[in-house]
Amino acid sequence: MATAEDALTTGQAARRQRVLLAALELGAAGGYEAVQMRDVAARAGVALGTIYRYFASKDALLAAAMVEWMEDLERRVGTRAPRGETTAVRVYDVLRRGVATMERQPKLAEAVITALTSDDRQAAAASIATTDVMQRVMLRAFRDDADPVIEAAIAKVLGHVWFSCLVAWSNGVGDLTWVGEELETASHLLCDHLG
Amino acid sequence: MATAEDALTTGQAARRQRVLLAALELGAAGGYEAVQMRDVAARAGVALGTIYRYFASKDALLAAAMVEWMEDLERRVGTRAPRGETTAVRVYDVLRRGVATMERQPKLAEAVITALTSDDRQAAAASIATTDVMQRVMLRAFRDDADPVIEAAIAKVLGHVWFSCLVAWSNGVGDLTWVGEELETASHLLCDHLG
DNA sequence: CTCCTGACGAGAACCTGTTCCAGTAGGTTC
DNA sequence: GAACCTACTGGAACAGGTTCTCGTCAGGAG
Repeated sequence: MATAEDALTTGQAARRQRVLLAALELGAAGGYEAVQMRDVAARAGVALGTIYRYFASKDALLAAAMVEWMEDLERRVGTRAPRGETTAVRVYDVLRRGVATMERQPKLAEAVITALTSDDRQAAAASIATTDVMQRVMLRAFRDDADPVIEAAIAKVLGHVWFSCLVAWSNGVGDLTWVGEELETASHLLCDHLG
Repeated sequence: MATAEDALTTGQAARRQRVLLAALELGAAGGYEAVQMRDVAARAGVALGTIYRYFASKDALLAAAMVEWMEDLERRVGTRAPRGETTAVRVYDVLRRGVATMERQPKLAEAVITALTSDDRQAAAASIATTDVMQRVMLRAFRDDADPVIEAAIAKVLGHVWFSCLVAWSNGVGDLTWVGEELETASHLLCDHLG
């Protein structure tokens, strides 16, 4: 990935970025189905076929957008330490911030989450990347003296709950408040005994 | 749903069942992409348009198949009580049996799980139905004297892990052994303190 | 028996993601 | 400057899910 990106000329990098931006704008405005490849091409000012030179599919395109978004989140969380007395509360604080990010752009969230659940290879890689980001972010909420193996396991389980809830929500099951409640319950179940 | 089903004539019920069976056969043979609506129609001996009289979409059709499958699983688990000394082991025993069901028909599993993650309304309902089944099945593995509120919360969290892992697997992340390991870790994290 | 209604069969048509092709522009090599 | 390579454009073509049209037939109402 990095080597391929290095090989892009300035013009190519700009073109790729325009495509990504166009997809984000259309997704933010109308969700997954509003991101139509012909529209993306027109808005980015490139030919339809050119998109497929940079992204293997519509899902890969949106998944790439998701990864950028998650990395933004990680940077923002990095600037403000998780708050709370107990580990459970701090972990939940981090997760809630993730949900709040989605809440600000619900249509876009629906679009990228839909893309993540496609069986595209690039999308699967993006799915792993987003999970990794969430786990790294969560680890910042644990106490320093806890067992790192247990911590990692808990973070993994919470990552599953996070993913499952968002997929359910993006498919019309429950709302973001429900997602928050599920995450809060799970945080307490898994972290309360850590103190 | 029930009232609509009651109104079906004998011939209609048979026609609906033939469609469902055709979808299951094609899915078992070649997975999601092999379930093509024109082929389903031909194999079921009905017109293409007729399928859409019974199912709102391809995803709704496969999701309906998933629900039938899960109910089968529930019946089978009902005939053999979960085994194991501790709650964690018994819960994991139940989950492993669910994974084993998928393992026997991996292509079909991939097909129905893909359908569950679509944003179709009927598919969302089916997604809730399958989650409900898993939770009912898991509750049989708990001790009678535990707090039912805690039990339900644990079952809900494990349901999320179950769903998240299967979606990841059907999209090419990890294999079913990995799914089993994730579920085992989660079972212990959540149930060990129950004894 | 005749008429009517509603479901079905057959197939065309439509939509959107994806692929393919011919032509072109911009940089590279000789 | 001429040949050449590569990426890009514009647009046609293809694939599969979904919708639509129309003719037909079965079963109930009068």
